Amino acid sequence: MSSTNCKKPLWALVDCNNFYASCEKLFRPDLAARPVVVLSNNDGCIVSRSAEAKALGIPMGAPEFKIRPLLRELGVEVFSSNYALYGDISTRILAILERHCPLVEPYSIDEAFLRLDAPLRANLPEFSRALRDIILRWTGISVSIGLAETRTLAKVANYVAKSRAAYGGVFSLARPEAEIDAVLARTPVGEVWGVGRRQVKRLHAEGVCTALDLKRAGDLWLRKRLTVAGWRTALELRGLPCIGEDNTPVPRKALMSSRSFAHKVRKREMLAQALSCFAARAGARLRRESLVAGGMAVHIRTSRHESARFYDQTLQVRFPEPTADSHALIHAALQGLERIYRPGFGYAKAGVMLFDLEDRERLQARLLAAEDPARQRRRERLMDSLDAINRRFGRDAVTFGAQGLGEAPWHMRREHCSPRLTTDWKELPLARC
DNA sequence: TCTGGGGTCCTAGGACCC
DNA sequence: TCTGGGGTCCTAGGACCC
Repeated sequence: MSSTNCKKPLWALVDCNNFYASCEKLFRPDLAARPVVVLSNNDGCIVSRSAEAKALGIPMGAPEFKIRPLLRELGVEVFSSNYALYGDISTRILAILERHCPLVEPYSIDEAFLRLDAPLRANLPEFSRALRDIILRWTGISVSIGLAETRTLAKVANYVAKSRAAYGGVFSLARPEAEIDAVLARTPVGEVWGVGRRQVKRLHAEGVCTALDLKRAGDLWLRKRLTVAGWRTALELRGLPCIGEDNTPVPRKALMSSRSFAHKVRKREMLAQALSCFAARAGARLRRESLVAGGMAVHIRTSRHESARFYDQTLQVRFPEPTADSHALIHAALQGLERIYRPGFGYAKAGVMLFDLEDRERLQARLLAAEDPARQRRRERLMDSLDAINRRFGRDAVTFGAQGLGEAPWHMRREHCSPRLTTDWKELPLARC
């Protein structure tokens, strides 16, 4: 690593291999060498595949119902997604990373960037391999680590680390530019972070096929064809950090809660129940993050995949004053529904989005004069008790009447769900010895 | 029958103001 | 009656990420 300038920051991208599928294998040693896939919400399509499933040619993103015969024929184990489990494992891995590196940027449920300064820079390969071993030993999850001077290059390095077993799950692009370029020349442009499927086609038509082509494209062309976003990506490939550099955490701007339904929903009352439920969940998240919302967008739609007439409608409701009160949110959702509901359609999905979020404390200071403070405090205390009960006894232990009770057609399909092995006492695995 | 959810960022275009 | 240019704000739509 003597070739790299130690003054420049160095980034490591730690990425869990086949994360959801790996989590499902953790407590099922019988599945260790078996092909496993995990489905999206509502058992929609494949979002994670174990190495064995990939080797069998199971395609990523395929709708489950279309390849069900193939899955059965190949003996693939199928799981619904179990976010309670994945979220918990993710938290454990993050804790390990934070123990070993002072600057960790969580990026997604299965990825984090680490900024490596001296003295971690001194023994980069050793540090990376040790980190990988510890995570594997302490959690059972195998990760890949890519190292480079920008986050985009670290992503490329990670892609390379995953590509060949010989690299042992670690690959560094902190090396002379000619060597970086040799790697970029072998990297398809579609693998570059920030280049999506839509752009790949256009880029190919213009002769930009590899990451190296993108790096070497002209600035004017990049800005014109790919907007500043694409230009920044190219700069990052040139070793110039410019993505995610302003390290101030960005406050959240919006919050969504929506779901596809297990079965088509025709009745207004059922949609009302579903939307009430989404509004209540969104409210709980608002309160957990000490936020209030200025308005809500209510959304319902039929399926895009049918020849029948497509109906897709969104309505925005602005609150009289910003709130995190579930009563008010449910009321707004139902009001919105009244305006956009049309009978005669089989609805496939609904949801609410809360926008104009702001800090609860800041609002309170402003509002103190405006509203009857006693009434406001009463309402807040009610929500606090509700949240406390649900924290203690599980989500939906106490709900609003508008949310309905029991099984409903709008609940999501989860036919292959594993137990919440690490987050629920009742579902803890038993070991006999 | 059955094809996810939750977000961010960027641009273009219109309205409005000076 | 003539009628430019620049700035800001908002919204819709598209693209991307995992």
